[in-house]
Amino acid sequence: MKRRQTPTKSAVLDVLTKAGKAMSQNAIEQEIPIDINRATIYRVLNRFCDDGILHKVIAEDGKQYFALCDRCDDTHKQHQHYHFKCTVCETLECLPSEVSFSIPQGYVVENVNCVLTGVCKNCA
Amino acid sequence: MKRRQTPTKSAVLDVLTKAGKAMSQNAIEQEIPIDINRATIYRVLNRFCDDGILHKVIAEDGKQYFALCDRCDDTHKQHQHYHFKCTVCETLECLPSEVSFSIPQGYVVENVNCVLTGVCKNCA
DNA sequence: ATAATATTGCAAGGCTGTCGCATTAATATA
DNA sequence: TATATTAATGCGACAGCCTTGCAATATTAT
Ligand SMILES: [Mn+2]
Ligand SMILES: [Mn+2]
Ligand SMILES: [Zn+2]
Ligand SMILES: [Zn+2]
Repeated sequence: MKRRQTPTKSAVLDVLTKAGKAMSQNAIEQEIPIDINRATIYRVLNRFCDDGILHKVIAEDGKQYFALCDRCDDTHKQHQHYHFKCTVCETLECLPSEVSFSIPQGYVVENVNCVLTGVCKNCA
Repeated sequence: MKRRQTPTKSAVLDVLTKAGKAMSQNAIEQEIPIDINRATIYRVLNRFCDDGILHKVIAEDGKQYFALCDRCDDTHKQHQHYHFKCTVCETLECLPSEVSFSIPQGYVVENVNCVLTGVCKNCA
């Protein structure tokens, strides 16, 4: 299943790159100049996640936010860094702070989702 | 707005106490012997959260899970501990591990939501 | 007992995310 | 360049989660 180059892919990636933050499907759709179906955007986003281009974060509103994988290499697949969601500007950004934890013996962690909510620097 | 004692409140609290883990509205409803409306359960749960009886966790499925406040005193209102959601038994439990992070200057954190996903000890 | 009002049930609605299927378009091949 | 292959898309529909307005009910205070 080889990927193909499409206007949708370019548009989505373009929006996320320029934004420099994580965005929801809805927010992405609003920023894209051309009209693209909702389901298609989700499919594109999920494919990017599969390919390691993006990573997905679940915020406290229960919604999915997608962010460009910046410093996520093969050894860092789990994106174990904190995220910050501002309740004022609704922005969700990746923080440099790495997640560290200890779990009881016998537990296997496959994924990490850490989101801090509050007011960001700009909105304070 | 003083709280009143109702069968619904007792039932919900009873289920959560016996379970000893976090549960979703759906799971709670299934465990309650009497028939209670979905909206009512949500209202009861949210009121408990407001009153500091429960705390709410958003898992990677985007759903809300409610857990009894165990070691959450006044100085620990933000429930800054990790949670673990098992993909096999669907259980979401509070971990003893405390969340610690550093955020850029000017940011104000009001809430913390950290969920680790994987396979728990029982299901390994 | 009666009044005040917190709580509930019901119905409805909004929003998010997914899926099947027919159609379109990107890529490989001749 | 023309054709074949099949990945990607649009559309419609759907399920699930959570919330809200409003009338009815039940709890608590007087
Ligand atoms: Mn991130
Ligand atoms: Mn907890
Ligand atoms: Zn902000
Ligand atoms: Zn398990």
